[in-house]
Amino acid sequence: MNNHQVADIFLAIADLFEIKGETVYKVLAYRKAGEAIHELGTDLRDIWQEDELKSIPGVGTAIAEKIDELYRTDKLEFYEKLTSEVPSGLVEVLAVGNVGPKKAARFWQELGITSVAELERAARAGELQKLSGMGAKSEARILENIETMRERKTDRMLLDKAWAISQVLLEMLRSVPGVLRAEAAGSLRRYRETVGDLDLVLASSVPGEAMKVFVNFPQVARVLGKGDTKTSVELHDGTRVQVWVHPPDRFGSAWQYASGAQAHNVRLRERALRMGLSLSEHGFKKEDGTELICPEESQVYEWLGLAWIPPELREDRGEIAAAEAGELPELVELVDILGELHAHSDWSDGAVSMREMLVAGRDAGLSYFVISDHSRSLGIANGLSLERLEEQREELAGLQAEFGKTFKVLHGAEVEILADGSLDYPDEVLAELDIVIASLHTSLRQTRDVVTERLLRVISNPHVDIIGHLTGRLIGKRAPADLDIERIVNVASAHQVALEINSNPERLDVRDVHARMALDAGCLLAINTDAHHPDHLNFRQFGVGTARRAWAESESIINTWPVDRLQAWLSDRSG
DNA sequence: GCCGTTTTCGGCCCGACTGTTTTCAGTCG
Repeated sequence: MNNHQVADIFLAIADLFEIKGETVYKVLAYRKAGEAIHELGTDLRDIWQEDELKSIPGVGTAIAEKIDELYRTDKLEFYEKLTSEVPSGLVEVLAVGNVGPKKAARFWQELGITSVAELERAARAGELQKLSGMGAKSEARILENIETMRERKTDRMLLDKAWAISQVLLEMLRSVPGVLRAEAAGSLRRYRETVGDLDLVLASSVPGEAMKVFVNFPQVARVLGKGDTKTSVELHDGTRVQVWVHPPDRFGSAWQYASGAQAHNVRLRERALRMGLSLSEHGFKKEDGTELICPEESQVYEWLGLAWIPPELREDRGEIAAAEAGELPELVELVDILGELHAHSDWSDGAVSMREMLVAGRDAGLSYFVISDHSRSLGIANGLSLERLEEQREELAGLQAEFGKTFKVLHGAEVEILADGSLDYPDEVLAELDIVIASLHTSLRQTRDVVTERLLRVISNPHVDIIGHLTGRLIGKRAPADLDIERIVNVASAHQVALEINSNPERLDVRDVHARMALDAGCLLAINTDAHHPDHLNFRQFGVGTARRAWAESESIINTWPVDRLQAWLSDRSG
């Protein structure tokens, strides 16, 4: 049983409790514990074995005992008893939009509905609107929501898609009369690896006007809700967008609110209450009713006695305590990245020549660039034989002469980690390369012990400088390899091998919580794009966002170092 | 059920929007 399976049980308990009418705080407690377990970077089973379950925020005595029972017996009596009282199919019913615990309970008790299929049948038969407090509109809306739930393939989109759509919408919104500012908020602004709805915040002197224009954008397929300050719509591609509009002098608190995460905001509001203030998107209210309004976001934090917290940290992972103590990290920024350490050319599976990649890198403002094509065994990617690798080195030397001293060209390779943990080029060939990235592409489904040992063996090879996209996951497509991350980061730290944050939005590997574990263990990181096309160099912002979510400072990121320092580090470690 | 620079008991964020209501409950973020 993995983290997510355990987490889902607690989330289901929360839902069923809510339908049953349990105290809301109990419901919240189970939900919070479930979410915390979902977000965990370490294997819950390891934490259980070390008897540290209660160190997880939101897990106390009662829930720790339940986790213990799950691992010992593979079942949970409490949960089985609960599902005998409240049908577990109602969890799915609760996932239908506009159906909450109260309605789900009534549908079940008054109409015997225990699944979405039954709900749909009842709605089509017009049975829902017969219930008191329900009408034809509510019934139609529920039916509509069941259909969209079915059509939506995945509920969350990748960061690059979210980014692209929001940039277009923001640009359009900024040209609406009266709109002074338009910014992205929500999980996109926090650079979460996937985004559900897009959240946009506007400052406007004439809010109603902005909303009217927005709902008539050609991208908008239907309006889900429309009010004075908040409008939500669905675009033709199914993307949901929420827009908030506030007057300019309240923009700061509105942007802060819409940026989340919810848990972060709840913490801030609790803190405000302790200071005799009530915080909402409109600003602060004192006990006597007078207001403190915040045109700038930093003022929200200022009134709370905190340094401004960068959005990527706002996950309730200790950032408020750090802000209070003045110990927030100096997060790495996009402009700190001086070089690209992982990029492909048409020598293997890249789209363009080495020269074109180098030109793109130079034009992107980088001062050094590694061409790292695939090694020989990855036939599907046209991996380089030893002979071709040698030819490539010669051509690259010529290119270096062309680009001159201000742009350093380095010869690397993305070397396959073979199924037995050996590498795809012999040590003497690795020694000739400027930089070696070792990556897994095959045999990802080996058992945890096998694949972990395989990586540990590679990490202890002195020629290996970077481990590329550690887990091999493809978000929404391919599960990560089952690895003992804690062991790997400790060994990588001991050998001073850097872990890559692969910036490709489909990978973002290592992910934020693992990158943070690595930094805590003293590991170095590299933020690479793994570009197969010049356009992919723009992925860097997503890698930087991920690093920031891991609380990374530039000192720990080897490609923020000037090339001399990087080369000194490379020769030190292989010498 | 969890948690603690007000507390080991008594709290637990705040507001917008909708539909069905005659003043509000339910849902959502």
